[in-house]
Amino acid sequence: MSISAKAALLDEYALVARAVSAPARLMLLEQIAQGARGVEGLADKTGLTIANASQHLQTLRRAGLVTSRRDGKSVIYSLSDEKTLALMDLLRVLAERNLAQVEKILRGLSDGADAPEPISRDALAARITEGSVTILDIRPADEFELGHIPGAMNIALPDLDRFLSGFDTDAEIVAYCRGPYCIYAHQAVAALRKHGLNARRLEGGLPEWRADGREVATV
Amino acid sequence: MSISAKAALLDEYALVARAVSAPARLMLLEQIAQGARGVEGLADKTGLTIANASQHLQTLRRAGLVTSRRDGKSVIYSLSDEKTLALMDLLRVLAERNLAQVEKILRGLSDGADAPEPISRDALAARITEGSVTILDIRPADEFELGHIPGAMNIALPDLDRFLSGFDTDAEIVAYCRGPYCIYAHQAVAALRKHGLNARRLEGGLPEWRADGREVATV
DNA sequence: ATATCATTCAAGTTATTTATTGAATGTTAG
DNA sequence: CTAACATTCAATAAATAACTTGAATGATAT
Repeated sequence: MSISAKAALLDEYALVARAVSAPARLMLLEQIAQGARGVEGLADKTGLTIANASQHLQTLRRAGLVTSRRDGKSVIYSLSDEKTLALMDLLRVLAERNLAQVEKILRGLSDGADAPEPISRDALAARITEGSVTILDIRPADEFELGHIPGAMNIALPDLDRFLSGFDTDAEIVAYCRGPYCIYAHQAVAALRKHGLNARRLEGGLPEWRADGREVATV
Repeated sequence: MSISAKAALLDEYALVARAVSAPARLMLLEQIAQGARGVEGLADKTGLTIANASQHLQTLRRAGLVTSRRDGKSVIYSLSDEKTLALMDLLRVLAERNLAQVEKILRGLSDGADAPEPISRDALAARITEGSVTILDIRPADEFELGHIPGAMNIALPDLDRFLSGFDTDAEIVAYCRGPYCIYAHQAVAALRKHGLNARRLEGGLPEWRADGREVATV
């Protein structure tokens, strides 16, 4: 009993780890963290076929990382709780801390521009009450609609170029996107700074903002 | 660039997750957390062949979870830092929180005896200064020798029966073992309580005690 | 230098996992 | 009840990972 109990425990822990060991499932988790969605929506967003997305989602559900409920004809997936986000973030921290490769990739995104430290969510909240900051949500419009930081302006990355000249050179700009796995904000900040603007990334993205218990706008 | 950068990032995060997705590697990590060891020692402790252990260790090293240094003829592996422990613990928390299976396994270990809440490391440290507690280290002697909580008495699980009658019924007993993945302390507490003794588990094991920066005895 | 020892590498087999395809299930709307 | 739809299941081929065996490397000691 005792040896097999040990093996059974390790299997369960490994099951959770295996659930987050496939890039496709990390993409799905990132999307689900933006807001609950049905299988078809998630498959669209991640570029997976519906059957494949469904299988991956069931792997995530078996590991307890997401839950599903039926809503009419659709099955809606959402994150189980903030511990799922914590796991995703710990993976990122470990990867960035230990793997030179990751830093190289992220540096490549800035493409020559200097990248300042991201601003913390606490600090951004303070700036918002001062009214002294422009917030950019660099995600596709449909994700913005599922929830965004109050007062944020939605500019998807492909549209950013057209708006560059519209910003005040003195304005403090904070850009965010899906969260730690998302590179849109990195790229947006690089573009904004190349244009001489005072832009920084937000630490984390909308899911982390929401997990902090902060207000989220849905209009 | 941007799409492939995203994919490359997710691959790196998945690499870390995949490293902890095999039970054999979780066992190795648990052993390394007891104290740094060479490949042969780790292979012995985990029941893996040397070549197989070596391969797994390299997977862990590639993920940045462990580091290796050469010491004479041996290559000694140790945990990179406390973040590796944090990942292991988060896996456990997620598994226990979400998987009914885990609770069932752990309940089975108590085998009928009621299992009280574990005592925190802070609380144990306080009891130690009061001198009012008997600490049992339920690990094999060689792991005890690599480091243990000061004042702890080493009784490996197979030996416990012979000592049961020796304990004072009034004494407060705290048992610990390798850490969250280890079931020795669970089983020891069950045996002690069945014998009418006032025993509890320590939260976490020696690696967590050490990670807290607390004193560790090596004699 | 040579022998010895611990570890790593390489090749091959078996087992798991992934993505795809098409069918089956279960729900809603008429 | 039937049709339409979203999701899941089942079967397959392709890719990846695990374990074993035996050889190669690299460091130490004679």
